[in-house]
Amino acid sequence: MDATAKPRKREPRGEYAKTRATRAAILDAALDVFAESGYRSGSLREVAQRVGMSEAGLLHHFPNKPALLAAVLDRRDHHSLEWTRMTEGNGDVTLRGLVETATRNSSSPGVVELYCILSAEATAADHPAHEYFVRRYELGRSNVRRAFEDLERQNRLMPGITPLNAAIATLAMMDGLQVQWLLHRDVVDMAAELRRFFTAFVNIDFASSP
Amino acid sequence: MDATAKPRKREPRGEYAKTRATRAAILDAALDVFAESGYRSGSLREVAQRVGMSEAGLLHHFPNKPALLAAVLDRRDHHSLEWTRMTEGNGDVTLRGLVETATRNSSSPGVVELYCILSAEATAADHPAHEYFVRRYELGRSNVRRAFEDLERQNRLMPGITPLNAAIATLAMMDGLQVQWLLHRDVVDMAAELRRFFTAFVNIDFASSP
DNA sequence: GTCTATATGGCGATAGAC
DNA sequence: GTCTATCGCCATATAGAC
Repeated sequence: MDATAKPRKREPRGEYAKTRATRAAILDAALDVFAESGYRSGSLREVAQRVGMSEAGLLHHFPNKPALLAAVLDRRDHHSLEWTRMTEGNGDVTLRGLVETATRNSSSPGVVELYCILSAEATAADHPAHEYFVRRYELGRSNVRRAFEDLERQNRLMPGITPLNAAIATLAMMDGLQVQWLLHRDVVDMAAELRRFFTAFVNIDFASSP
Repeated sequence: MDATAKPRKREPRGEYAKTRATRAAILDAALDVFAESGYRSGSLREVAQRVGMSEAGLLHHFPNKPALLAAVLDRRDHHSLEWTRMTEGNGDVTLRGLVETATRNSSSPGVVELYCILSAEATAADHPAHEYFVRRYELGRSNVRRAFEDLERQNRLMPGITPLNAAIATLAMMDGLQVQWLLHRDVVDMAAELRRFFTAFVNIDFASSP
């Protein structure tokens, strides 16, 4: 504590906070732009314009385009707890969580578009998000497989279906519903379709919670 | 017959045949390029290079980029009879046909990539292929719905599922399997997963044909 | 930390010769 | 029917002033 009487010395945190806010604004804008045009076609120019700064200013915070994409994906994974909350191995909780995710996605078409375009683009081995999506699907399958294993132990999984098969089908269903929903939002109800899908594969009742 | 001894006069058909062959070569190359990079990122330059001609030469055959894309999609729809063969309204035939389609697709990842990226891109209303995909999914749903209506009449559809729901789920499953298959071809067997999916929803036996 | 200015290159498309 | 040459635009990225 010195003579200036200000409890905070030189407001260093203010500086950092502003930087953090700027970076957050950039990531928001980047998510919007990549969601609308995909990664390859979305431009840094557009991102910079939306956030109200120059391209050079933007590139001070993220050295290049792939780095910006990586930051967008990382933040999304940290923000949404969809997968971590399901790691418990409780089949009912996980499946209900997936339906909840579908419901939540129905109110943010921008994010859905981002993932549809990006996951298709990232199919190419040289795409900067390729490894991200490879890992993401492996993780997703193993989490959902555990859920179905739990239900199988309770004899609630349809005979002739392995937990891995059910997991693959579940992720496929969720992905496929997204494209169809984006094209015809009036016809497709992602959460309802997913619930119906689950009731065909396992003995589960969604009447209670979601 | 004249002094030149050539039975064909002036080879006029040769000219036309060459044009047709050139156009076909362009469409093949365009399919490859769009499949690898999508429509927005795939360039006419790359297409022209693969087919061994200049951009201007290419643009003589197709006036602009959207026209080239439309030609690629049109040809694919004419070549593959997947939908028309299913229009009969016979549920078993249609569902078997879909499994066949999945099997066939497993041997042409290029085409699968084209449709994954393109259908995601074309979600945007201003994409040149938007209307194409809107119509394609409407048509697909109505064809597959008819198939499930046929099975419903025979009491072979799972109770609580409408034919439309089943159709939406079927298209979603096929789409979703494609992305996952492109990322992990060793883990995902599209045709097998689709068969399992059908047996969960309807009373059908795939032991006989495909 | 943000700017202007600029380098460098790919893009779709056109004009006009052959 | 195909070419060369060229236009105008937008992209990513860098250099250096403030």
